[in-house]
Amino acid sequence: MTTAERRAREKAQRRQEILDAARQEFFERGFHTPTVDDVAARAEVSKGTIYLYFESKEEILAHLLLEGLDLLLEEMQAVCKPEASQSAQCTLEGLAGAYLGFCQSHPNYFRLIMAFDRGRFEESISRRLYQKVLDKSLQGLNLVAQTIEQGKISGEFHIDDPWQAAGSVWAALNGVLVLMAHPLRQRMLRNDLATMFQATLDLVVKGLKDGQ
Amino acid sequence: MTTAERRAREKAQRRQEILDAARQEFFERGFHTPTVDDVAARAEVSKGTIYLYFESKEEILAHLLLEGLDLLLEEMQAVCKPEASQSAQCTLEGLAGAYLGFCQSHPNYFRLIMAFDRGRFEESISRRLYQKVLDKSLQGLNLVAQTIEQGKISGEFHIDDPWQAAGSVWAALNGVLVLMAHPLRQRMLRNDLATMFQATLDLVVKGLKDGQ
DNA sequence: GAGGTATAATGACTCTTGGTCAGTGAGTGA
DNA sequence: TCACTCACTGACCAAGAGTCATTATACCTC
Repeated sequence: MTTAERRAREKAQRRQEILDAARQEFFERGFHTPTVDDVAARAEVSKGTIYLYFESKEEILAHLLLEGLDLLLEEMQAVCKPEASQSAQCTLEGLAGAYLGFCQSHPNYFRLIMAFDRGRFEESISRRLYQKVLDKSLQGLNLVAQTIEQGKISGEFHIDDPWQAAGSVWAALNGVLVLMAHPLRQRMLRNDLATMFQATLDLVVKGLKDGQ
Repeated sequence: MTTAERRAREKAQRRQEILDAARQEFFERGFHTPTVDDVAARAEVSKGTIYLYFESKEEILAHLLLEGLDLLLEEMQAVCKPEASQSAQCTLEGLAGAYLGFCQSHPNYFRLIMAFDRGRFEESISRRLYQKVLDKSLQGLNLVAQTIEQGKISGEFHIDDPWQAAGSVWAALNGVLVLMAHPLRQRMLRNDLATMFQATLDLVVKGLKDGQ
C-alpha cells in the first residue's frame, strides 16, 4: 500500500510540474506561441509524457483557467466574509473591486478567462471539464446575486429578480473589462480602465437603487 | 485603359468570390473547421490563388468581420436617421434594439465580432486591417455617444462625460450578449437573451436618467 | 497571326505542430 | 534471478498553413 500511495503522490506531483511549466510558458510567451514540445522541454519531460497527464493542449489551458477562477473566487469570497454589518451596495462595490483588482494583478489569468467565452475551448475539451469551468464562473455570479438579494431585502435595491440583476451587473463589468482591454479603445474613450470600470459600476448601482 | 479597368474589375470580382466562398464555409462549418483548401475548393480556385488575394486565413476572417460591422452600422445608422423628434432615450433603445436584432438575425457575424476581442486576430493580421476593424467598431460607439450627448443636452440624462457613459452602456450590452451566448448560462440565470438584454438596458437607462 | 510580355493561376512542396504508439528500462515482488 | 508493471520516451504520423517554380492565358505590337 505504501508503494501505491507514493506512486499516486508522485503522479500528482508530476502533473503539477507540467502545469507549472505550462503556466510559465503560456504566461511568458502568450497562449498561442508555445508548442507542446516547449511545455515538455520546460517541464523536463518528453511530449509523450504530457499526453499521459492531459488529453490535449487545450485541456492544459483549461486547467490553468480553473486555477485563475479559484484565485478570483477566493478574493471575492473574502469580500463577502465579514457577513454582518456593511450595506449591500458596499459589498457589491467590494466584489467589483475584487474583480478589477484581480484583472489588474493577474492579467494573464484574466485573458484566459476572457478567452473561454470565445468558443475554441468548447470544441476541444471534455464536456466534464467545460462544465466545471462554467460552474466555477457561475459561483462568482452567485456571490453577486446573493449580495443583490440582500440589498433587495434590506430595501437598498429596487429590483424584481436578483439573478437577473446580477447578470446585468456582472455582464456590464465584464463588458467594460473587455472593451478597455484594447489600448486603442482606451485612447478613443479618453479614459483608463479603472475610471471606466468605476463609472460603469456607478451607473449600474444607480440603476439598482432607482425606485423606477 | 479599358483593359486595365476590366482587369481591375475582374480582380475585385474574384476576390469577392473567394470571400463569398469563405463566408459559406465558415458560417456553415464554424470558424475553425474549414481549411484554406476547403475555401479554395468552394471558390473553385487553387489554394495558391487564395494567397494572391489575401495574406492569410485570419485576414479572410477579418474581412468577413468588416462585412458584419458594416451591416450592423447600417442598421444602427438607420435608427439614428429620423433625426428630429424622438427622445434620446428612444433613440438609445432603438440602437440597442438594432444591436440585439443584428445579433439574433446574424449569429455568425455576431460570433465573429465577439471573437475579435478574444481571439488571436491581433497577432495574425496586419496593423492596417486591425485598425480598420477597431475604427469601425468605434463608429457604432460613436452613435451611442452622440445619442447620449443629445440626452444630456436635452436634460434627459444626468451624466458628465457622454463618451464615458456610452462606453458603459455599450460595454453592458456587449457583456450581456457574451454572457448569454452559452445556453448553460441561460438556464442558470433562468432568463433568455432577449429578457436579459432588455433588463440590462433598462438598468443602465435608469442609471443615466437618475439625477446623481 | 506570330512573337513577346505581363499577369493570373496552379499544385506539388515545405515546414510546423498536435497527437500517437511500439518500445525501453527502472523499480517491484516472489 | 526472473517475470511483471508502469511511467516514460521520442520517432513517427497526419493535417494544414503558407510558398514558389512552373504553366496558362490574355494582351499588345509589328
